[in-house]
Amino acid sequence: MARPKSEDKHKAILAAAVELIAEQGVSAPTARIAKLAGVAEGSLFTYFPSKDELLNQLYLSLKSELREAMMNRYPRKESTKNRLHHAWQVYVEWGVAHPQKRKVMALLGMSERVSKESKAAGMEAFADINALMHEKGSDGAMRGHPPAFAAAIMGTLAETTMDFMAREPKQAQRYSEHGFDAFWNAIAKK
Amino acid sequence: MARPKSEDKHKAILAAAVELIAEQGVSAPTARIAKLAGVAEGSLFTYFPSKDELLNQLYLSLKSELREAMMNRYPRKESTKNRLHHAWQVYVEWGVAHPQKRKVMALLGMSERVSKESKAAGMEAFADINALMHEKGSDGAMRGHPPAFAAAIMGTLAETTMDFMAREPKQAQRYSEHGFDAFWNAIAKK
Amino acid sequence: MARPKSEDKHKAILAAAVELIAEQGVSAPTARIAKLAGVAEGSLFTYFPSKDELLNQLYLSLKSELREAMMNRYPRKESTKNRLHHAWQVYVEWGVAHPQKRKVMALLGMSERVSKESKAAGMEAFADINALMHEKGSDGAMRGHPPAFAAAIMGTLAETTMDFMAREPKQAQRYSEHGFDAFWNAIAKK
Amino acid sequence: MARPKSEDKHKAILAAAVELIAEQGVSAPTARIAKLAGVAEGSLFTYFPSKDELLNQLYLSLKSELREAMMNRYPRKESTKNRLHHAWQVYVEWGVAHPQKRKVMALLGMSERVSKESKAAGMEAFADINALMHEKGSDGAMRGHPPAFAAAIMGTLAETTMDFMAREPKQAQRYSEHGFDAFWNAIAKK
DNA sequence: TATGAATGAGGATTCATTCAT
DNA sequence: CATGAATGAATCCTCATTCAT
Repeated sequence: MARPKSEDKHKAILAAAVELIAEQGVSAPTARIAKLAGVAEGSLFTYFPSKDELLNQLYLSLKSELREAMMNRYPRKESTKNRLHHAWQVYVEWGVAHPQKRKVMALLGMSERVSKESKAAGMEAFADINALMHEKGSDGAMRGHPPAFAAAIMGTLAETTMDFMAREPKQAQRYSEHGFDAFWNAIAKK
Repeated sequence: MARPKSEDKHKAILAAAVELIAEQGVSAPTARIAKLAGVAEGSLFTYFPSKDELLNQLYLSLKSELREAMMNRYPRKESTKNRLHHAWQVYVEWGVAHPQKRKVMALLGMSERVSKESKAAGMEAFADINALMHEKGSDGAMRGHPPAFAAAIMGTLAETTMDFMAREPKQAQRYSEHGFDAFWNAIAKK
Repeated sequence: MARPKSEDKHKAILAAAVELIAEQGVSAPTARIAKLAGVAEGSLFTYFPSKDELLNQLYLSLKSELREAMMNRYPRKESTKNRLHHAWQVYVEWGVAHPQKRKVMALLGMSERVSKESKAAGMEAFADINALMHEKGSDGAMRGHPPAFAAAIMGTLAETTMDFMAREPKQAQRYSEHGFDAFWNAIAKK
Repeated sequence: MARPKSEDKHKAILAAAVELIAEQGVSAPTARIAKLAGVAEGSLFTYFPSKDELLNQLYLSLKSELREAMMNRYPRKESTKNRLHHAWQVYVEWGVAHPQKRKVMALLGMSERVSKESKAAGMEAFADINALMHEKGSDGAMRGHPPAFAAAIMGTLAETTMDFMAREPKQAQRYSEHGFDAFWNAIAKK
């Protein structure tokens, strides 16, 4: 209701931040971010009270964007494996489609400037995946791995898979399959 | 003649860099690193011509330290699985014993200030693991994954495992085993 | 909108630079220049992107200030000698009135930090004098000296004259006359 | 008697200083000068107690080198004009043969780091020329210019002449003649 | 005496943030 | 609310000089 144009500029700043942070790291200057976003140096601070706040919000927005992608058209009635496969597919597609966002998520995930709270909140965005794992554990398909561990494994394997997909785009599809295969075998009961 | 460049100071600077970069990120000031190392601000630059050079050398020294740890007492005559298990064990132990070094390696691995050359050289330090995978592929134990992919999977799974070990030290041993189990199943033929 | 870049501050910085460079040479610190100009250390760099740029702009501004002084009330209809005498007079007056600017011009003229382009542009400011010499050559008054050479001679003789005027202010008028006399005889046909 | 090898190193340092100061200005680092001279960074300070001292000694040594060149084979029995012409010739030749030394002399002559005493001493090196002017004045050939002024005029005109000679080496001889011609007419009675 | 590592003050420049316009 | 000039602490790096070897 307030801030009519604001929404646009807010987004423009986040988008500019993604681009510059992907290129130059977390130390990308606010001035440059503002410029790329098409707003004045000082305006950035009417949308974000400080650079740290910008970084935290950016982190959360990326996490939730990814989460939305994953939960979109999520098949509720399939088998566990198929549902995990769907999630994997979407995750990997999103990551390959948005390499800068992926890089920035990783960068921010390691930065001291993103608070523990933000990191925890970011994790929660993946509560659904976690839940899947729990359910899976309960139906006995998971070889006794703690569910959070299994979820984390999915995360890293997907990331590694994306690295290879990005490096060898022609083999992308193959890597995606190999990756899921590895994941499923890592996690599932024989 | 003249005072020789002290090996101790060189090491002290690298050690101080590890500590501060783990805490504050790559942007930890050279002045603070020097102070923590017990040398004058300017002395840092007699050992490293620039901060970038320091970061690159630090990255390489960590990679090679890890490599040395892994190659130490490496069992050449065991089965593939046992040899991989040994490597896993040592990797994970090293990482848990040196959480700051682990963090810094990850941070530097993502930093634009570490050159591609350094990153490539860092990879080579793991040529032996890679070789293991190749050999494994040839004896048919690996389920068709490209060897470099398998090696990368080992790396990330170990990292994720260490995260959990660090978070829940009491379950450390259990996580290590779960981790290797997951890795082996991810990679090996059924 | 926003505070416009202040012409006053721009000038104040240049003026402060003249003062400090006259006293301490080209190595006068930007911080001290800023302070003397009454602006913050960082503000200097909103007016000049770098110290080199400041030095170059300062050089050009001094050259053009001198040029304007010389071209002011320039008598177009007098004899060649009278017009040269006018230019000489004004040059020498300006130099004696602004000893610091004169010193700084000389200092910058010798500095590697002032680009060849700036030096060339500075020369052009004296194109009019040069033109006079050409014209003079054509009317046969000049004893066969290349015009640029004659113009340069005027420059140095004037400088030397000013040195003596500054050293013995009471004889200033006399030196000025002696100087022009020397110049005219150096250059003119007998 | 002490310092056997010293003499060489002393000279080597001065020579290196000429080269680097010509290229980089008075701020050329002592470390670089030492290196170019083939001595250790610290050794420079056993030959010159400080950089300022080095600069002052360098200034004086250049002045006296030039003076020696000028006084060498000086014709005592010629006419005033011929003797001045000889001095001019030698000066100009020296300057053209040693452009770096010439540049450095000029640079140091303007530097705050060269003391007034050194500058005064440097002037005295030209006492002979000055004396010539005095004598000349007394014999009525000089058009009433104060002798020191006349001597200074000779100095600057020679410098300007050398600039042109350096710029157009093919016309060097011609410029040298033009220059002396201009000087003689500037100074001499008609 | 020669060497070059050690020192730390000083220098140019950057940058998050504030605030006058 | 938008703008971008203003600020000065913080940063990386240089350099004359000292001093251990």
